[in-house]
Amino acid sequence: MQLKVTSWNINSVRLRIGLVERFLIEQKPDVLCLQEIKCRDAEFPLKDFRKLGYEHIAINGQKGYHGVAIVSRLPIEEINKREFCEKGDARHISVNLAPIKGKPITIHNFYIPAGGDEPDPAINEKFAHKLQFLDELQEWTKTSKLAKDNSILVGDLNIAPLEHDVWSHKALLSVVSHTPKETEKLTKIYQAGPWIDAIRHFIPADQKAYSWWSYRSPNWLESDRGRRLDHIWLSKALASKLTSIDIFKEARGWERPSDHAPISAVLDLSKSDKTKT
DNA sequence: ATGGTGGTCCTACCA
Repeated sequence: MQLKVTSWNINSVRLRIGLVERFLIEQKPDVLCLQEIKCRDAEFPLKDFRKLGYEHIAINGQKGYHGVAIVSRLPIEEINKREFCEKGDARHISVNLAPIKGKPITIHNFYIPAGGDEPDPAINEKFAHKLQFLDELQEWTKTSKLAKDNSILVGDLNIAPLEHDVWSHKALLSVVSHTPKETEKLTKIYQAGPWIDAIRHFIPADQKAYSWWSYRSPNWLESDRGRRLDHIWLSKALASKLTSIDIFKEARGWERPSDHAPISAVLDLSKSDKTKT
């Protein structure tokens, strides 16, 4: 029994529903976690997903900005949404899948604040918000089962934590998304889980890996100044089930693309729990 | 050092 989970910041699900359909048909994930759907719940294009067999859908929408959703071919038993920083932003949703091979799996989908341009919380309220969001996530990790049992955390975390998650470590140390203030907080959350970084499980830390390329570079492919802002983390119990990952860079080159590529992980849930990785 | 592009929804805000 294979489970393929994908995370994709779609930057308007209504505008790019054609690209989403193409991805679902060609890449066949079982569960697709979307960020920046940029619509209210009632405006989400349910029918387009249902006709492709994705009948189980959880939405935390918002007018114009942000918004996250999870669409699934597999039954969803429970949906939860958590608010952070008391701002009313739609930046989290989680689902409990019906047990697969006896395993109940929880998937958390996050859209962490981008944080604006100036990496100083004293003068940039957006960066202060990002840091506060990370502090609340750290607290939640401590007091909940977030990383326990069979859990998957995905999303646009808007942070590239490792040196080779950005095209130039040195140049980006002062650029929001790669500053020590953020990367240290994210690393603490990651270690506290503890989580397994699915992408880095297969791509060594000394090799470049990106999931996002700015719209502001017309030659994004040749210049390749990317960042790894999107992540798939697995709880320890699921780490031994991980069989492959993919950063589907091709979609960044499709017509009128999102600036993020979809990232996927495939788990083999029929594998023994005792398998070493 | 600067400006580069794109989405939402009407004017500026967010990324």
